[in-house]
Amino acid sequence: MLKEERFRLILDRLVHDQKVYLAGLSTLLNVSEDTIRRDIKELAEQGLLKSVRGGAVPHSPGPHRFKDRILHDTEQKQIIAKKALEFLKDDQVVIFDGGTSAVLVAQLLPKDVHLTVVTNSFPVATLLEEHEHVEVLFAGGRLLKNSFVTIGNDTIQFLKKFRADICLLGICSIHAELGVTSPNFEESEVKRVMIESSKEIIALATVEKLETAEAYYVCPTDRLSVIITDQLAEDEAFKVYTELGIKMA
Amino acid sequence: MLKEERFRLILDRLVHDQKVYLAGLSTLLNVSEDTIRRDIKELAEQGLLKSVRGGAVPHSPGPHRFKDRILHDTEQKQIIAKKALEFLKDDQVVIFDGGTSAVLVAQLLPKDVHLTVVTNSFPVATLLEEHEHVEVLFAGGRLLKNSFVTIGNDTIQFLKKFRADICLLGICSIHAELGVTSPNFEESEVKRVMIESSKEIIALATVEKLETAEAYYVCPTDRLSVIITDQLAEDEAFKVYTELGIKMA
DNA sequence: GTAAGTTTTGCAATATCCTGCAATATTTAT
DNA sequence: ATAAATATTGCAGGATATTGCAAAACTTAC
Repeated sequence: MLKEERFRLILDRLVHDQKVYLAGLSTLLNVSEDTIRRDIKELAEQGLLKSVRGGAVPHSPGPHRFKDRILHDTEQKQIIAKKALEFLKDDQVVIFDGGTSAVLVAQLLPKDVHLTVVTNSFPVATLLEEHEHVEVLFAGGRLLKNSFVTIGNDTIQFLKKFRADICLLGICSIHAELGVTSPNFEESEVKRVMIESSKEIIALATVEKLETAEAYYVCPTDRLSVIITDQLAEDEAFKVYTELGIKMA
Repeated sequence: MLKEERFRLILDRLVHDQKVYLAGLSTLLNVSEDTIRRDIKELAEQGLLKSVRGGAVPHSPGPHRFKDRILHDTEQKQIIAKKALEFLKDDQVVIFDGGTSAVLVAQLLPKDVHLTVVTNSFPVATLLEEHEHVEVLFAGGRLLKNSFVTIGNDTIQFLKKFRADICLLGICSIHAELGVTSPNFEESEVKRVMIESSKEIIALATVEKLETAEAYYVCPTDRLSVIITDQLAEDEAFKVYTELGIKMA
């Protein structure tokens, strides 16, 4: 069997299944795992797939690269994202935060809305690239490893230029008294500027984020206009926020 | 048996089976494997198939929609990208242009190099995101539809801050007298700033780009340090550039 | 931490490829 | 038609590539 036959089969399975395992290919093709491993390495060098531990996954630049991480997003966040869409009106200027929640909103955004989107998130930008009526303004800066967002002074200076209608803010922790907090200093700084640059703040938070706190302060709770969660129970926690004048959705 | 008969049969089997083996053809046609090998070599030179170890496969495989439509992922550009890698040394500051050629370089970049990369290209940034020792500085700005790069004043102002060692510049057109040109005004402006901000310019251009011109001027030809092409024929065009003090690779 | 699984590296066995050469077939020039 | 030039073919060898194995280094999950 030619090496190229193996290549083709590997790539075909990859297109079909979105993943391949070393062990499976080894038995299927009757060669050692080492050989498959070397094949995958070679294909990866050509940029035709991405080698990962135990196998390989498709690898093409553009939006598809983010599919993996979006996949293990929960139903909760889907619910939140759908609710968030209702707050976006045509011709608004919207700041998209870099978190996964905001990415989901970008993913679900209908193709026909007219928006100006400001973001520091690569997934958001690439997802919106093909929306004909969405102008994307991307905040440059230093690329933060493992999170596909830019941070740093350049990012902040860029964001300061805007006066957006809405900011979609992914929330790590929120507490009625301690306010919104984040576990990463530089991200917290960026979030703070996003908030300063927006009239209304839409917070996206799964219920377990409510009434928790992290190390770095972002903004007081009453700066938020709306908190969108996946459940709408009428429990104590909700009353606290409602009394602060925040709309729960 | 005529050589041409063998050729026909080899190509027929190739269309039918998507592969041929040296051994199989040898017994089938009653000639030595060496003869088949030479036949295949000759057919490969005519571009009618691709010679591989142990046999041959079709030159442009049928159901291989895997090749990106974003990247015109031709062998030419692969060759160019590989050559370009040799110019990148550890601890340099490198500006990556947004074109497909530069993306391929990013794709092929080994994981262990230490670099600071400045770019306005989303694919370049996301590809390098997982390189542990590559710091990515992304130029913000307006996202240009259908090309995954940022453009505009913000992009330009960001790029102006740097004094890079090298700029990897994808070339649309180059002409010894008319210089480097581009078909898109805003992209040409960005390229111009990238050049201003770099000491050495490495131009990435397939041979058919040589001695052609487009509407928007980027820089004079002798501003380039190296032109990397997929072929290194010693023809007239090359001499022109060499006489300008440009290294051809 | 440990243990299980995975990747990397070096190595040896095998297969394939390239080169030069000699024998034969084919073409060309006279 | 004949000799010389050219092309084709098979073969021997040394060079190169591929493959599987095993030990060591590394990851991951618990």
